[in-house]
Amino acid sequence: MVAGKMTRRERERQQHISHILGVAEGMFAEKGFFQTTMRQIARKAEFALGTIYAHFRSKRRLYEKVIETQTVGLVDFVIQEMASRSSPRDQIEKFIQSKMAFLHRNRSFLRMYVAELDAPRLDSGQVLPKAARESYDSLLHHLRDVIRLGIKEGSLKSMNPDVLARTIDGLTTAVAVSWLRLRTWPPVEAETRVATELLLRGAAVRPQERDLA
Amino acid sequence: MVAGKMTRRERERQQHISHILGVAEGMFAEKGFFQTTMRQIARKAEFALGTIYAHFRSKRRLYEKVIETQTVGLVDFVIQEMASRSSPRDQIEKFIQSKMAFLHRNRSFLRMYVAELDAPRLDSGQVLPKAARESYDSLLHHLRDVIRLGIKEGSLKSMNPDVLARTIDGLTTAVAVSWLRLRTWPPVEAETRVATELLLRGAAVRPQERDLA
Amino acid sequence: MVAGKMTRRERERQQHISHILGVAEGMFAEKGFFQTTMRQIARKAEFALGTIYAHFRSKRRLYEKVIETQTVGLVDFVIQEMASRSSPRDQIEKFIQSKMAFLHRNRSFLRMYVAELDAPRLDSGQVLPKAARESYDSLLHHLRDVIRLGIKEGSLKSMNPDVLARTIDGLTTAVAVSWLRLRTWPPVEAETRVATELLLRGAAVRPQERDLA
Amino acid sequence: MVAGKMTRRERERQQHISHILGVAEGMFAEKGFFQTTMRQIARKAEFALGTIYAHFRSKRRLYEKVIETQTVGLVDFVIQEMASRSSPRDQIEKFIQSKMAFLHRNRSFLRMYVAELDAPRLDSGQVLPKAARESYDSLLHHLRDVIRLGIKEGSLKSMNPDVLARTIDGLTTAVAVSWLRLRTWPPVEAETRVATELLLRGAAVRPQERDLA
DNA sequence: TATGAATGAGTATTCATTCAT
DNA sequence: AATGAATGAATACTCATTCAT
Repeated sequence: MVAGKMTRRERERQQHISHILGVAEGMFAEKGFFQTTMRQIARKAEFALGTIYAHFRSKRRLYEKVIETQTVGLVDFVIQEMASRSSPRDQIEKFIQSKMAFLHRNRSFLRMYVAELDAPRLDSGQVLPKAARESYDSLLHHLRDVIRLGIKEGSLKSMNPDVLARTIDGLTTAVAVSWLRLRTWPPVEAETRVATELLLRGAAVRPQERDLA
Repeated sequence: MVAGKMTRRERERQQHISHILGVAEGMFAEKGFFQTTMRQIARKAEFALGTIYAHFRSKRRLYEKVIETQTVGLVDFVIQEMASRSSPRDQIEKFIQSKMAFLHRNRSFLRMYVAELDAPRLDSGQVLPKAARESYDSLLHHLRDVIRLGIKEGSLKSMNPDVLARTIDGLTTAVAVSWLRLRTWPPVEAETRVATELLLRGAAVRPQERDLA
Repeated sequence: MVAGKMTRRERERQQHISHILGVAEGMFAEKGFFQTTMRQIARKAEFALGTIYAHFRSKRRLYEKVIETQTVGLVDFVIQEMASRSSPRDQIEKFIQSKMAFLHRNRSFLRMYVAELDAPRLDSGQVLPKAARESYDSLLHHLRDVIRLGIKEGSLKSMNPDVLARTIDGLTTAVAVSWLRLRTWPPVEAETRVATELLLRGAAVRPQERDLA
Repeated sequence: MVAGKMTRRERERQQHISHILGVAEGMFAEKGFFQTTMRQIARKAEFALGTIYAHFRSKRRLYEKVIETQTVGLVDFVIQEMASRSSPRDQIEKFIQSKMAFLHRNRSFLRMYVAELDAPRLDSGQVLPKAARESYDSLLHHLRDVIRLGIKEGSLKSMNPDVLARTIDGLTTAVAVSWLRLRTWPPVEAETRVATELLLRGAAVRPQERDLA
């Protein structure tokens, strides 16, 4: 893993693997798992078919690696961003902001991510790369712990922290997914602001409140 | 269309079509579009392969009919429920409640519905049965109009009604989707309550507020 | 067969059969045997599928009936025309003229006729409706007998009459077939003149001869 | 294309392709396009089904390649044979002789060749491999030019050279086609002699002429 | 006789995967 | 590691034919 210690062979190998992963991500995102063929990936990656198989045991495996890589990237980014704040409410805001920003940037991953919501469609039973799932679950656990803290310190309503975490996560996903249907890619800041506002303060007007927009 | 006027032949024909649609819905929901074969559907429906094709021109067509049928059912149900209330806020609540209730009941449709979020995966370009899409869009327009009214009468914050409608719709979907990952099918009432509370009043505690749960 | 003696039922039956034969001929000629479906024929004939089968045991049978009908028509016409002349050479000319005229008129039959040159393509073994074959063979036998007579009386060169009959028949067919490839349907008279001239007097110029055209 | 420069891989590849073409030719000739299945071809060629498709995009393509290959062979052979003579009449004789000899030798191609006379049956519209058609057309053009020359120098009657070329071509085809119906494969020399005699000098006896056979 | 729904064997084609070089 | 020819199971779809009404 440490580049400096690699032989040239090993270095090139890693480059090739990354290259293939990148190509595969684009194609899977664009056309979905079943409608992307290994041959297409090979052609686009400018490698022979056998070479792809030399690096990834199977199409399924390649797909998993793609998701895994991206998921870890997402989780790392979001956790790091959350760490830049201290109060639970700010951390939650950061969760929303950074997740949405990431998905906004990585349109192709967003596509695959949505596809994976539909777990059972691929193999029977298990949804997705265990590694990816575990990584993402750790993020949700982290969010839940932050929520728990917020409830304890009184800055959040006393709701079931698990449900709330799932809901916050779901809402951000849902908003991002709705982008996929739009003709134009909306500015992420505005969308984030609405989601955050909604989650923390709701859509309803309190007697004493005034316009927001 | 009028049952009384149908010949026996026509009556049976309709029954067979409904039967096949039902079987197909279950299988598509369970295993996804690509991993469901026409032969499997035929076998389970206890018809010959050719018979399925006699009623639905292609696998794709069959799939579309399934979604179309269910989508129209969902839209009709939700609009009818909303009509039972008058104030915008109550109507929004009804939207959330009835949509979630419908998806809670129709687990297999929920699966297909999610799959279809991921538009481009099937055809290139268009997502889904135009009929289904148009039906659903009319529901969203209705919701938007209600929101607009709520804003005008001052019971909702002044946000972009389109964005808000998309977000409310997305949130309910997101919550329902999250069910798919759980081991146990959660009671719909509790889930609905959280979603509604969140959307209308948010997760944050106001100074003067007390515990909710 | 005698219309006057038929019941209405029988009369209608015959009309339906003729109608179907006509439709089938057009379609077989246009698209060939394999690319014409029974359903298409039924649809175009405005009968139900089962009705076609009620009249013709199978697709093959229907096809044979079509060819049979037309072949008999061709043979009857040519023999009758030949009978209008007495000298062998005139009879041969009449054979060429009338056969070419018939094929010129019945473009769709011409197509099927050509297809049938390629005997083995349909069933293994036998080419075509025995009835049609026998009918056509009787025509060729007749032509051969005329040739024999011509040779005996010294107006034709002493060639093998069978080979010559086959060749004359083949030539007329060949010329007709060549029409199929042309953009415009050529006038039958000119074509016939060339074929006749060629067959009887050849393309070569004799010392004493002058231009023909 | 240069055998010496090929890698073993490429060399084998070409051999396999030739082998498949040979097998396919035999089967298409024997049973026709529609009644030959790709599986049969694969089985007979002792390759897996997929391998056939790896070399020929589709059944249609394979069929076209077969005809193309053979047509080019026929054209090359005939043109080369014609070139061995100088006078137009001798060249025409050579055309007849060599074309008939080729078809006599390549019975299976003869079958396919006939089938292709029936243009519209396969595709709608265009008949056959453009390459094959163009190749054959060039042969006919060549023949026409030779005829034109013969007319100019006075050794041929002054007929339309295009029509005459088509007719000569048609006659040779017609004779060859007639073989397909015979029980025994007739000696090519005798058949050729009749055809040539007929075309050049006709069947009719001139006053001063005597027996030929 | 006429109908048309039902049947199921048959077919072209695709594509993940293997393996000898 | 890289190559790409070969494999063959899998799959959507067609269509001649049957048969109950």
